[in-house]
Amino acid sequence: MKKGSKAAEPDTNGIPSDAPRKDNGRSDVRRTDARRKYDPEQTKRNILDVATQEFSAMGLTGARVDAIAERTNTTKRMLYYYFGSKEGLYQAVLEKVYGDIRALEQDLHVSELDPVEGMRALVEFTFDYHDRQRDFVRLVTIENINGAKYVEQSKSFKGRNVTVIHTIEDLLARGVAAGQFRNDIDAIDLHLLISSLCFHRIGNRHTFGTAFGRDPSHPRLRARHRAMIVDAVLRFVRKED
Amino acid sequence: MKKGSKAAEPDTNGIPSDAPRKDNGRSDVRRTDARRKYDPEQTKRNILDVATQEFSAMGLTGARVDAIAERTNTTKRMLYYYFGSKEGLYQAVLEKVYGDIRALEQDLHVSELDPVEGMRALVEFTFDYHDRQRDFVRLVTIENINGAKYVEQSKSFKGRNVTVIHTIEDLLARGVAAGQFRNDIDAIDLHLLISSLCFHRIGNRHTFGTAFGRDPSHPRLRARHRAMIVDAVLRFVRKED
Amino acid sequence: MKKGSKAAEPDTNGIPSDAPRKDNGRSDVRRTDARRKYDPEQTKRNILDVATQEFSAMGLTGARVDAIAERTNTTKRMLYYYFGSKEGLYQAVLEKVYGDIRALEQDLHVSELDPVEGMRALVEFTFDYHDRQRDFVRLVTIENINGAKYVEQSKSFKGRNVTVIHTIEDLLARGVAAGQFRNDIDAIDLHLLISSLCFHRIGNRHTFGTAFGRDPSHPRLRARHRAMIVDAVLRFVRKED
Amino acid sequence: MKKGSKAAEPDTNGIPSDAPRKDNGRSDVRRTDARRKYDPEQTKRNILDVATQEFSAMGLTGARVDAIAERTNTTKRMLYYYFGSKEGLYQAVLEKVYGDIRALEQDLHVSELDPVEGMRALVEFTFDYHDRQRDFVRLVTIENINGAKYVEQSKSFKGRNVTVIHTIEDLLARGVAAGQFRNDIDAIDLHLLISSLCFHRIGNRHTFGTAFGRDPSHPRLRARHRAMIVDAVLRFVRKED
DNA sequence: CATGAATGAGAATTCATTCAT
DNA sequence: CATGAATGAATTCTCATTCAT
Repeated sequence: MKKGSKAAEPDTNGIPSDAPRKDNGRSDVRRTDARRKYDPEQTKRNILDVATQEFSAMGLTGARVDAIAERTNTTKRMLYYYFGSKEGLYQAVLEKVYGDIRALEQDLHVSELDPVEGMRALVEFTFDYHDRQRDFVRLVTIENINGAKYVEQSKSFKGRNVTVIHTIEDLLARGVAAGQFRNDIDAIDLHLLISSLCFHRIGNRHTFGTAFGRDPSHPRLRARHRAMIVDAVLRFVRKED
Repeated sequence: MKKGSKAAEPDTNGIPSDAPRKDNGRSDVRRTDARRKYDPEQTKRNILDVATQEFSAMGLTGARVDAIAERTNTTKRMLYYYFGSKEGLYQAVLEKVYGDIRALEQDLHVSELDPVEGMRALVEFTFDYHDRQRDFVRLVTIENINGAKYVEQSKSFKGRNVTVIHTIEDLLARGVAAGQFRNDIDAIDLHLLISSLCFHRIGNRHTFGTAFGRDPSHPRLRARHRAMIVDAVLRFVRKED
Repeated sequence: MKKGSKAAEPDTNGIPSDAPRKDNGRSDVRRTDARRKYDPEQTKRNILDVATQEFSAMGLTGARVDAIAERTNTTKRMLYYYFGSKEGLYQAVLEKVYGDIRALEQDLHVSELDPVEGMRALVEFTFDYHDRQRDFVRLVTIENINGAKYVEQSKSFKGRNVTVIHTIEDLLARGVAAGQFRNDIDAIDLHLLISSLCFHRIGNRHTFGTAFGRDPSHPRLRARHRAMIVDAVLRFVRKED
Repeated sequence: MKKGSKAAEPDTNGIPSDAPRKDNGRSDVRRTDARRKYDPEQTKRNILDVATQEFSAMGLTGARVDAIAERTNTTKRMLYYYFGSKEGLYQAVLEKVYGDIRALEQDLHVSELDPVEGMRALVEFTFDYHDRQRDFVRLVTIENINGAKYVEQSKSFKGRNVTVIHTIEDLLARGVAAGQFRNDIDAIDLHLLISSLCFHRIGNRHTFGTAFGRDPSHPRLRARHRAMIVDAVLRFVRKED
């Protein structure tokens, strides 16, 4: 009767930037140095990589510890050894993934740009990041289904996110000073607005695609949406004369 | 996920507008006539209502059939009798919930309004709907985690969504004709933009709240966000002179 | 996930004499007289017919009361009304089916034939009956899996079967007297031998077919097997000179 | 099938050669070395042994996974660990059981015997095997109720059975050459004939016993039936002068 | 008589986690 | 460190049977 093998159907509908399930270059994972038999760091990273895919594809409850272990170079025991539990592993994945985006935002150096150009750069970066890092988008979505319970427990999480707000505050302040931007905009609200526009088209692309027969994340639409979103944000912040 | 953690911890962190788990007006459900023992419609509706809460709170994999049955007037068996399987029930919930929003959109009669006012009305409706119907937002999110697998199977789903697009097309056309709106906007793209702004602040409120110390769905922010989003959309569509 | 609907695969591998599951001339079942609304006898017969198929195809434990009721003109309630329980229904099916073969054996009138020809006629009848009445063969098989528990309870069963033995005894006696048959053969043993040869090729045709790539019940082999079995029996009973 | 009738009533009505349910020599199973806790081979064998009894006694649908697990040294979980599903276990049982008889047939070395003696030896072996291995007979019967669905899936099954046919072909050829046997006999047909005679008296002994008041598998009849069947086969193959 | 709705007691299967080697 | 084996507590689903209308 073989009911089992639920034939988990992950997300990643053919877009290459999504982590493929079967063999995402597992080969280059053991590169560090000449094939040491026991390399804790490598083992951990390996587990974390596989877990990122599984949690991202299946959600916290949907993910299967066995499925993760199977696609790992090591065994279930190690998974528990390093991360304690399924939830611990999930949390580790979350921290890794959130860490990445904020780190990148730092490298933008928008403070050196003209306010309008800086704003454009920030929006484009945010757009591109979401467009590419679908695991990130999915994990954030999943974590919201969990009521942010796990992110809440993470010490490193809270601090890490303020930097974007500072960046935006700086841009807004300089734009207002230069007479380019309105002076009634709250930085956090603006961040929410930008995030919304960049996140939704990826996060909800499946139902959107089914409902309207058009996958909003399709590469062909990328340039148009990117321009549209930049445009929408700039029209929003710009001072009318 | 400790073994015995039967006590599922749903989402709804204290915000009253989220559907309360225990008794959300169940009282008015058995109104038809005094407590008939055999009332299939009522039984189905009852199951569907409870299931909506459970799936919305826990996700498809996270939801427990037992938990649903327990909070029902009937037994688990009836759930299978009417809906065939956990997934069948989930799908029925999805159809119900999607049906509602589109039905309401019809009642707006924006075609009778001036384009700018019509657009404002549509955005405000969309905002209010998402702000209030958090089960809807959660279920859509969950369904995207599932890759829209279940809405895809629903016949009624696809047809039902075109109406919004027609509404927007009409608004845009009239606005362009009146010299109020730009003429280079695609209706589906605009719908995506509006949805993004209304959906994200609810759907991702938990991680956003944790990250920036401000719950974007908090009632106190509602008016401000509503105005901001209307403003952003109108600035986006309006023709510059 | 729709695990249910086990897609019961009945037996009847394309041989027309096996009762087809979907519509085996159900039409002619309500013939008796001008479509009376309530005809208990007809209802019972209808239930019995459907049940025969289901039990024969699925076995006692494998059969589903729901499946039977569904393919009936009436409802489950009637099934319990007339037959009391699943087991009661099974037993009724068994009695009906056993009744048929013995009745037919009577009509052979082998006592009027020459012993050799009479023996031939008896074997051929037995062969043909098993070859055609596969439901009978299956039900007997099933009942043996049950340890003949239900047949044991049937009053009408025991008496009905002696007649064949009498027929064989008569044939043997006459054959011995005529110097054609050996005189050391037990009638019951001979019946067992004949039954074995006629029953096995039908009852075990599936595993036999799989094991040896040749379905022993295939129409193309029928004539050959019929001749072979008659031959084997006659060689066995015949007196050697 | 009364609700609580948990106490499955197996077949084996008092005949000692049928596998006893409680302890069929389980003692010699854990021989390897003193009660190792971790012995996968033993665990599997143990499960398989118990399952053979349960499936043989109750059929595929009638068997209870819980009942099997209970009489095992392990838990239900291990059953799924090793065999995947109830059906997987059933299939494993089938393969084991079919493997045994063919293996034994090999050991007969009938090719070294005179054709008549070889034929006698083969028939006697077949008789004895069916007479003793009632689990085998029952499982084959059950599998025919299933339409041979599961042996069909077994790779090892098909090849394994040809050997008997080769043995028979060799006997027939040598017998014909020696002027002892007829030359118009098909080996597969002959195998079918022999099987029929040996199988039926065991497989259908219950209904036969009820119908005619004589259990054909009773030890007292064994010698007589054995001789009768050998006789019948030899008369069938022998060349008449 | 007829019928869809309802039900309790199982039955198969799954899952995160721990243990012996 | 590493690994296959083992486990108990759930979890989804099924089934014969009865009840209200």
